[in-house]
Formats: sequence, C-alpha cells, structure tokens
Amino acid sequence: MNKISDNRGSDRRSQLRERNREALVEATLDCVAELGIARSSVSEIIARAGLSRGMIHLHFETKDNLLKAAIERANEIYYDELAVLLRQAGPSPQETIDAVIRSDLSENVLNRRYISIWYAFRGEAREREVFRRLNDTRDERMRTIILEAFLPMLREQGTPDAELVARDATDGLIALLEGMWNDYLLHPDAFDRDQACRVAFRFIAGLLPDYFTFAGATHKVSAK
Amino acid sequence: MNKISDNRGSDRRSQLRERNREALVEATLDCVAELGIARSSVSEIIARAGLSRGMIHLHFETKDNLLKAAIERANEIYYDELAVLLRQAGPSPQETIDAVIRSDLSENVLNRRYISIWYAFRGEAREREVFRRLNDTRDERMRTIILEAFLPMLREQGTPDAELVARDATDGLIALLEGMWNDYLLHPDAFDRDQACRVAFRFIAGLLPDYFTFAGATHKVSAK
DNA sequence: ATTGCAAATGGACAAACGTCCATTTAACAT
DNA sequence: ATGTTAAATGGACGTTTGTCCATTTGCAAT
Repeated sequence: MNKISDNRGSDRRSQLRERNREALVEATLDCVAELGIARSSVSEIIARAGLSRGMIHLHFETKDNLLKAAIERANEIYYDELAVLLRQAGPSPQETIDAVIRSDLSENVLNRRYISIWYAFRGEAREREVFRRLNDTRDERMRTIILEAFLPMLREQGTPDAELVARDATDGLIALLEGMWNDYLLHPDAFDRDQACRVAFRFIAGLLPDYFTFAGATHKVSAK
Repeated sequence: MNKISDNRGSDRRSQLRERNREALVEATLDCVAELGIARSSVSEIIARAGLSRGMIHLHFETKDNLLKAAIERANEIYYDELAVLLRQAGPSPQETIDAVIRSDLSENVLNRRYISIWYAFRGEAREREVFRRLNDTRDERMRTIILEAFLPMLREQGTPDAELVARDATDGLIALLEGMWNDYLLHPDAFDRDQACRVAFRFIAGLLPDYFTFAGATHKVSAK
C-alpha cells in the first residue's frame, strides 16, 4: 500500500529532514544577526547551513517563508524564558513583576545575537504584517500579566484612580524594558545588567513604595 | 582664468545641483520609510526623485553613501526639534527635563514617517558603524543635558547618593522615551501622545516629587 | 540483493541589482 | 551669437539575486 509520508518524525528519514529544516532556520538567524536582513541572501544562508540551494525551496517554498519561520523561532525564545521565570516565581504580584523584569534582562534574551535579530526584524516591521505581530513581545499576553499584577497592589495601597495608574505603570514598565533592549543594541559593551534592573525597580518603587525598592520586590516569600 | 567650480552655491548652476542632491536624499528617506532598507533599490529611489540613474553616482559615488547622507539628515531632524524646544523652555532644571520629554514625543519627530525611518536604520545598525553612531539620538550630548538637570534637583531634595540616582534617572528616562517610540512604531493608531507624556512624568515624579507631577514640571516660571 | 520514493543536490534561469560612462542638455562666460 | 563646461541623462555592463527542476543520493520496504 502506498503510505503517503505522514511526517510523524518517527523514522530516521523524517528525523534527518527535520534536522535540515532546523539548520536552515538557525543559519538564517545567524545570518540576520551578523549581516542584517538586507544582506541575508539565499546563498549566504545555505552556505552557513552547509546545505544546497534547493533546500530552501523544498522546506519553505520561498525565502520570505523562511524569514517568517525564523522570526517565529525568535519569538519562542523570548516566551520560553519568560515562562520559566514566571514558573519559578512565587504567586504574589510583586514577584510576578520581579520575574518579568528579570526575564527581560536575562542573558538568555538580552544578548548580542538575540537583540540583533530582534531589531533587524523590527526594522522591516512596518511593511510586513507578520513581522509586526511576531516582533511585538509586549503584546496583549504580556500586558495582561503586568496589568493584573499592578492593579491589586495599587488598590491595596489606596492609590486614587488605581485603574488608570495601573495602566500607566504597565505601559511605562513595558516601554522602559524596551528601551533597555535598545540601549543594549547600541552599546553592548557599556551595558550594565544590574544597573538596568535597578533603574527599572527605582521607577516602579516610585509608584509602589510598599512593594518595591531599587533592589527588587520586597517581602519576598518565594517558595523556591 | 580657469576658475575651478567652488561650489559656493551662489550661481544658479550649483543651486539646481544642490536641489537635486536634496531630492535624492528626500526620496531615499521616503523609500526607506515606506519599503524598508532592503527594498530601497536605486531604481526605486530615482523613480521617486524623478531623476536619472546616473545622479546617485554623480552626487554620492555609491548607494551606501546616499544611505549615509539620508540617516544624517534624519539625525538633524531630531536635534533641530530638541534645540527649538530647549530654547523655548525656561532655565530651571525641571523645565529642561520637561522640554526633552515633550520634544521626544512631539509630532515633528514622533510620526509614522520619521519613526519608520529611524527603526529601519537601527535594524542595520549592528554592522554599519556610521548607522550606529548616527542612529543613537540618546548619545552623550543628550545624556549630559538630562543628567545635569536631574543632579541639582536631587541634591536640593537631599536624596542620598544623588549622583548615582541621577545617573539611574537619566538612563531610565532615556530608556523610557526610547520605549515610547517603539510602542508608536508597532501601534501607531492606538498610541496616545498625552498618555505617554503622563507616564513619563509619573515615573520621574516618583524620584522627584517636589519638582514633577504626572502632568509635568511644577512651579513653572517659564519666561515665554 | 533489489526496488521504490522521499530527500537532497547544484546548475540553469530570468529578473533585478549597483555601477559606470558615452552622450546630451543647458547655464554661464565670452 | 557663440563656445565652454558642469550637470544630467539613460542605456550597457557584469554581478548577484530568488526560484525552479532534472538529476542523484540513500533510507526503508520488499
């Protein structure tokens, strides 16, 4: 009987196939990180992957699809790190905020390769809808996490207009972290991870003095 | 006598020449804003400028030099706006900070065209030294202005470690403004200029409650 | 051992790229 | 009015681009 390849990845055949697909995505990310999107040609990518020209057409149809797969992969890296730190953090709102800040500034995402890739795609974001969507780490998912952490703290603290302030604090924190990434992009050598962390907490502590100091969340009861 | 063209721009000849040079730079910026750097080809640029192919070679030797001239122009736009608002502002440190924030969020720089151009070049910044340098509006010049405004306020307020806090506040404000630009790039329709302003002042007010509220600098004695 | 077929190869292809230059245009000096 | 020369033109050039496909490779079922 003619079994149409079912791509389960169980047999050696499709394992090798999948590995080559991965190699293309990784080579693309390397290329984008080092040369930028404009200079990331098919020839350059396949040379780095050590594969043949035709592979891109076989796995992705077009170069644009390959770029799309690459930015999807970059997006995963970010959310994986965030998920890990959120799981490690305790349940209190201040610990959630603490985890968000530390994951954003962690070496797993805030490194030369990742930030180069990130801003390369962002530079092309205005025209390509997919790029814009996937490049926006600070999307609704992220916003909701932060907002729902700020709100109970502000309410308990008795801040007037807690809802409005919570939204402002959320947008401010997101913008601040984004700006830190940018600073890293332009001055990777001078960048000081601890200082960036301290700055973020200083700003937040101004709005939530009961919950934060410049050193991080207070009254930590972290389980782990 | 053989007068070698002295490019003073006094005669009609070199006036026209200069106008064409300008047209090329402007067409390049339009192109970069709408298509990104990757898709900004020589053909596309000269079509928009309404000039002939050879003009780029005549005026800029190579396409790379044209791009360099374009980012230099973009840089001017930013600093011109900042200079105007700083001149309009009063002499007090809180008014200086106020001017910096408002110029960064002003419609003259925070608009679709300009921000698109800005992030397009930034995406290529890692590899091209010129791009990195010119794309960094928040360079030493800007840093010094902000730092020297924060410092006397923190000292007068009696904040411990005023120097350290001033540096943190400077880096924080710069990062925050940068993050606002990014937010505008990704969500130009949803972006709220007034809210962005309020968020910035809220964060600063946390460190300098005597000088700022969420609405801006207090005790304004602005001359004009 | 033989066969079948998905996976992978690398050269061919037209299109598009940046650069260059022989020619034309038109502003200025005479 | 005429000659001179800088400015501007647009087609030609050799590369490089992304895509495609006839061929080869090698895993797995027979």
